[in-house]
Order: sequence, then C-alpha cells, then structure tokens
Amino acid sequence: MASVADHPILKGLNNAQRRAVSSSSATVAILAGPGSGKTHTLTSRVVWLVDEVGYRPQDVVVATFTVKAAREMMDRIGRALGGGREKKLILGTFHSICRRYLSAYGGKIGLPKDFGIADDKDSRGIVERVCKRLKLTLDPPTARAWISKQKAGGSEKESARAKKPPGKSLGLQELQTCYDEYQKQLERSNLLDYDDLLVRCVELLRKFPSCVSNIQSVLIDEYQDTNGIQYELMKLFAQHRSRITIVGDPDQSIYGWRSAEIGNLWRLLREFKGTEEVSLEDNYRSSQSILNLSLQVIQQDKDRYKKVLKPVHTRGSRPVLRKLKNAYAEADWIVCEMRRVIMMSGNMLTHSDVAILLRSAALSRHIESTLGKAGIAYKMVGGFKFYDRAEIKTLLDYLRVVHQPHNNDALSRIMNVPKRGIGEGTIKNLIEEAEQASMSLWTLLVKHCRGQRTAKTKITKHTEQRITGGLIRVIEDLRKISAHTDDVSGDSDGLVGLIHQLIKLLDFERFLKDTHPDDHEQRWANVQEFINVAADFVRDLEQTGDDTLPEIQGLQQSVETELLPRFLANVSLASDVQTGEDGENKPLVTISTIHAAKGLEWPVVFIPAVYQGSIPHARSEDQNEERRLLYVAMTRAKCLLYLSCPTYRSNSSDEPCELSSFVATISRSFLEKGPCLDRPVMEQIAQIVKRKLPSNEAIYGSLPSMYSPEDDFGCGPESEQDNRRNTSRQIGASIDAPPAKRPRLSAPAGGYDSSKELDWRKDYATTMEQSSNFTLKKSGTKTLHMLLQLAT
DNA sequence: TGATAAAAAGTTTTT
DNA sequence: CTTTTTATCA
Repeated sequence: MASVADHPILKGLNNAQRRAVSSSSATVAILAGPGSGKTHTLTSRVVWLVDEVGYRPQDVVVATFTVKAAREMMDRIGRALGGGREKKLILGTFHSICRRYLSAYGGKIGLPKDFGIADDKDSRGIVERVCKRLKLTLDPPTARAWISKQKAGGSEKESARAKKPPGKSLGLQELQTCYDEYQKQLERSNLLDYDDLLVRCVELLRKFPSCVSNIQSVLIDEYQDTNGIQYELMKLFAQHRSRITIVGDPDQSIYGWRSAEIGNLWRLLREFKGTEEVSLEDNYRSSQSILNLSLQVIQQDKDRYKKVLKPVHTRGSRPVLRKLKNAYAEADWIVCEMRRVIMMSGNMLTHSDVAILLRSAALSRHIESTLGKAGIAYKMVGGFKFYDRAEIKTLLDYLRVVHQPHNNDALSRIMNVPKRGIGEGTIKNLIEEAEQASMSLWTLLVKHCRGQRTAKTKITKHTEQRITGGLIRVIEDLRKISAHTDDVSGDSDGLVGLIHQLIKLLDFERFLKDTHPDDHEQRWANVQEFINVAADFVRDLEQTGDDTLPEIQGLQQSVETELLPRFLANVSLASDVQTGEDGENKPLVTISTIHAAKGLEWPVVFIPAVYQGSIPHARSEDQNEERRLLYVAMTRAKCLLYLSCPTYRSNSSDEPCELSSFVATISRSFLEKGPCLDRPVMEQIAQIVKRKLPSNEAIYGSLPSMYSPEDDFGCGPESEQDNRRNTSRQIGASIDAPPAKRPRLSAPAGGYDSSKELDWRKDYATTMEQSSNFTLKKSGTKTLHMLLQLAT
C-alpha cells in the first residue's frame, strides 16, 4: 500500500484526487465543480492505469468533446507518461475515434471503404435540396435539427423523449420523409454526417464486439455533455470489462442543444452499481469573491445538483458589473481597463493573461476592431474557421471530388468555380436529371461529354468544352497523381504535390486576382497557409503514426493507406487549424466564445454584452442552460472578473438594452467600476497567479504621470463627447487623429499628460504598426495569416 | 441562359 | 456589415 501511495503521479494531488486516480473500482464517477482539477485528475488516472495497473496504452480509450481538449490531454499525458507511449492511446473526440473504427472495420457493416464526411454545409445543402424537391413545407434548418436529434438520441428507449413532434402528425410525417430521403442522398454520395459517425459506430460495435475486445478501460472527459448515442458508445467500448471513468460537472452542461443529456449521469450510477463516486471540492482556480458570485448565479437554478466548492485562494477583489453607453463604449472601456490592470501590475500580468468571452462569435466585431485600433494583438478562438474561407473551401471541394467524384454537392459547388459559364439553374437541372437517372452528377457529366448520352439540360458547345477541358480533365489528372500518393512512406509530399498541382491547373492565383481584386493577396496567403497545414499534417502523421488502431488477433482491419481521405477527414473533424507553435512569442489577448472557453482559465476575464437577448440568447430554448453558460464564463476567471452591459443597442435603432436577468437581481453584489488596484489588491492577485509582484517603484515609476489609477472611464472631461457614437471610440489610444494610413500614436483621451506617454507606449508600437493592415481592412476578413504576421 | 448590379434580409453555441 | 435574393441587360 505504501508503495502505491508513493507513485510520482500522485504527488501534488489532494486526497480526493488521489482516491479518484488510484481507485480500483471498475467504474469511477468524478463529479466536481470548475477549477477543481478534473482534467488533471483524469489524465493522472490514465497514467496510473498504464503505469501502475499495467494496461497497454492501446487498450485504453479516452474520449473528449472538442479537438482542443483532445490535444491538450494528449500533451499532458505525454508529459507524464513519457516515451511517446501516449500516442498509442485511443484518444480523441468521440467523432474522431468513431471514424477510426469505421475506417478500420466499417466493411463489416457494409460501409464503403472510402466514405467521406459531410460537414455542416453539405448536410444543410442536402436537406435544403430534399425539402425543395419533395416540396415539403418544412423549414430546412428545423428539419435538420430534428434529424440530428433523432440520431443523437440513441436507440435505447431510456430517454422517453417522444415529447416534441413539432406541430402536427403531418409535420412528423414530412420530417420522416425528409429524414429518409436525406439518408438516401448521403448514402448515394458515400458520405456520413457527424451524427452518422456515432450511429454507425454503435452499429458496428454492437454487431461485432470483437473490435473492442482489447479495451481494458474507457475514460470520458466532460461527461455532462454526452448525449444518448455517446452514452451507448461508451458502454459499447467498455463492453468487455465494464471499466469506466468519467469526470463531469452538471453545472457546466452547455451542450443541451446538441442533445446532451445531463440525465446520463444518473443513468450511469443506476446501471453501474458500485460506481465509486468522488467529488473534488477544492477550487484551485478562482478567488473567493469570484466563486461566491458565480455560485449566486448558478444557484438561481433550483433543481440543480448541489455541490460544495471550497476556495483555496484569498478573497480577492469583487467582480465588476459595468454599464456602458453602447457596444463601442464597452469595447473602449475593456481596452482601457485591460491596460490599467497590466500597468498597475507592473507587467506582472500581460495581454496573454486576459480573455474576452462572448456568448456568440458575432459579438466579436466591435471588440476586434477596437483592439486592433489600440494596437493590441489578439487571437480569436471559435467563431471563424480557417477551412470555411471561400478560397480554401473551393480547394477542399476539388480535393473531395478527386477523392469521391460522386459527391454531388462538392462537385456542384466547384462546377462553375472558376467561371465556366454554367449557371445555378443549369446545375440544379443537371442534378435533378442525374437524380432521375439514378446516377451521380459526375457520371452524367462524363457520359455527356463523351457523347455517350446527351443531357436533356441544354449545354452549349462552348461550355461543354470548358467542362471537359477545365473540370473533368483536371479532376482526372489529379486522380492519377493521387493514386501515386498511396503509401505514406513513399513520396512524402504527395499530398502537398497534389495541392500544388491543383492550384497550378486551376491557375488559382490568377483566379483570385480576377475575382477578388481588392484582397487577393490575403486570399493567396491563405492558400499558402493551407499548403503549410497540409504539409504539417503529412509530417505529423509520419512522425506519430497516429490514427491507427491496435491489431486484434483474428480480426482483419482494412488499413488506411491513402493520405487524401485522411486529410479530408481531419479537416472535417477539426474545428480550427493548429496555430499553437507560432503564436506563443507575443502575448496575445484571447477572444473566445464561451463554449470554446470551457476548461480553460485566465487571470483576467471580461464578459461583455451581458444583456437580455445575448445571455440568455434570444433564440435559446433553455434558460437554465444559458445560465450555466454564464456560470462557465464567470468561473474561467482566476483573479479579476468583469461583466459589462451596454445601455443602448448599437445597431441603427438605439433601442434600450436590458441587463441580463441572471445578474439583475444580484447586481448589488458587483462593483460598479473596476476595483482599486493598489498594492494589497495586486499582492493578492500575485499570490493567486503565483508570480512575483514588482516593487512599487517599478510599477509607479513607469506609469505615465498624472495617470489616474482608477477606472474612471467615461467620467473624465471627455465624457460629454461620448454621447455621440463616433467620438466615443477615441479612448482607445490612437483614434483622435484624422484617419491616417497607419494608426498614429497619440495620447489617449482623458486628460493625461501626453508628453510622458512615449515610455509606456513604446511596447505597443511594434504591434500597432504591424497590425495596421488588420485594422484598416474590413474586419470580417481577418485571417490566420494576419495573426501570424502579428505573431512574428 | 448567365453575369452584373442593386436591393433586401439576416446573425447561437460544435463535431 | 455582410450574405442572399431579385431585376435587368447581354
């Protein structure tokens, strides 16, 4: 026993955590609030199971919900385990694990070998088409949501959720027809949508349990987010030994809209008697006052499962609820306050210690442009996706057609890109015609152009030539190249070569210049970046050999040889592109959606737009979930937490804006303005972040003279002007100059002595200059490339 | 029939 | 502020 307690992995864990990590129970449920070290505990248990219990890494399944969480976990386990053994773990998001199993064993359940993955856009397009063709009176998005719900619910009737057939039985009938037709379409294009990955994997593991006969233990992170089908998957993965470890927090369940069922927790405890429950009660993250206030928010939910949260840190300063005139003032204030905090900490805190968390990605616009103008570098997490940029999407669609010519949707999207004189109507007709003849669009086109069959849709000679020469030819040439990339070990830049060739054949740079004269450089840079991403992918795959499943005796698995399908799958399943290694040099402020911020923490957190309609969102169905969302956001903060709310909406009509009901009743518990940041306060912060606070001399010496160390935004002599919207933006450091080519350095408003400004502004100058391109461009077009520019 | 210009409408969260 | 629909012209 004593030797067990001595294992290095248990060092630095508290008693409850140790109990969870080293538990010999078959099933372990770790329930704990934010900041209690849940993920750390889970990773430690993985290490424990491998190192101490002796399971082979390839016999352990670890499932997460986001790609980011999976990467993070892989990193952490790797560090603790060493020897690169973590790479053998079956670790990833549910979706990526399922994809792996399906490509290895999908043949057993009649799945074609080279199935593709239908992303959001594909599936939306298909549903729309189906609705139109069958003349259904359905709202396509609603239908799609319904279909997804059906799939995600799981097949076991545990969830007696026959609750809402939206509307009448007629509606239900239509939905069902739409569902069937949708599936038929997917099948025809050899595609699986996100939900299908899970559904089909359940089918596989149920019919062929031997695929997972090696699995010793299954671990699930963020368990409160599992939906019906994921619960089934979990059980199926664990079907041979029933060894399951889950960690979760019902208060942080924020994926109900994705059919997550909190009930899965009780279900687990019921179905697996003798589950050891461990609760982690110590909160290592936040100051007492942040924790108290977050608790006040979440406790408004009367039905919740109550948990203990014991702060280990000092009281800290009270969170702030700031009211501003409008969203512009709000953004300006954030910049101001952020600077104040950093200055008053004598740079103990930097930009990378600050996060701005948003209910929806669209809210980032004001903030991004204000940060840009203030010359503050930032990174945006969630929201925009690199792979969604038009030019990248086009290239990807070409690649998808190369891989799967029968993917009608991808083909129809690229048919007229670059322009080949085929209009929307023509494409629609052709698809329709192919549909009638039950062949794919590709087959129809090829047949037509070879003269084996004349399409009844009119195609002029000229366009026909362009299709033959420009499209069919390109695809077929590329397919030849692709065939040579077959073995991974051989030609290592096969994939990259393929992409290069594609770009060359399309004359893509010229195409971009022609179609986007204003910002073709941007877009071309994105294309270059895309090539880099592909190269990285190839390199990573060669290094890690990741993605493969352990061999099981007596079981034939088809080996994934081709690079292209793997790359495409990776793209569909990755929400963002890895920016990791590049961005770390410059401290960047993080802007993120709340959803994407789950599991992360920052010393300083801003939550703007805390108003009715944003949190809770106007379109949300579940108030409690919205409240939990706010709770998640608030509990990301370690030391300083700021909520803010504009009094007026800033879209054309200046309607008044109502404070979120979640904080309205407790608004008196907040400070109205940023706290005083004197020495004692800063020392508490230093203690929480475990850094050393610079001396008073160092802090105050570098302060601009006459600098007011208070949060007096909007109270100074300038405040009169703030009433006009356009001038209200000038607080952010650089904008009171007339519009210049490059943001000019000038004194912030508010009556400081501008002659002393130079010293402290020097730090910002470099980023400011580099960021000029990004502030002057339309703000929607920020790209990875720009971030890289900022970073280097 | 397709491309271009002008007008209109639309914005949650992720795999 | 942007994407999608509609009208007009070639």
